[in-house]
Amino acid sequence: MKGDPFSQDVYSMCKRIPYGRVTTYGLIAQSLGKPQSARLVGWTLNQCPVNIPAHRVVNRLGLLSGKDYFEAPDLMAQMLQSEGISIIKNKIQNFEKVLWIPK
DNA sequence: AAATGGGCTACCT
DNA sequence: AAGGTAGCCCATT
Repeated sequence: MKGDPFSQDVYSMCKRIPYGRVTTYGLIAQSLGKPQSARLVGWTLNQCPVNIPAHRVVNRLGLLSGKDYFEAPDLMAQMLQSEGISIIKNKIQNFEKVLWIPK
């Protein structure tokens, strides 16, 4: 858990992701005014407290790049599926449909 | 202090 | 269309 403003922004942004939708690291970075810091967002979320729905954040291809960081290997996928998102082999289906653009 | 590597991306083969 | 390279910014060695 980090306390700097950027991390806080990342956290609050994640909390704003609607149920059943996802977004990407890059978009979050961008919406925070740091388009080059997608990786930072990744790192930050890696460290994120449990109350943040980090499972709703994927890479720009709709791949569950972060699933290895969850308790169980497929926890991330399961959570997403339980929200109505279909996932096949780490890849979100209808990515464009469930993608949420931060604003 | 410098190099390496990551929950990334955008370009360039 | 798929794979390699180069910037990105921080954390860890």
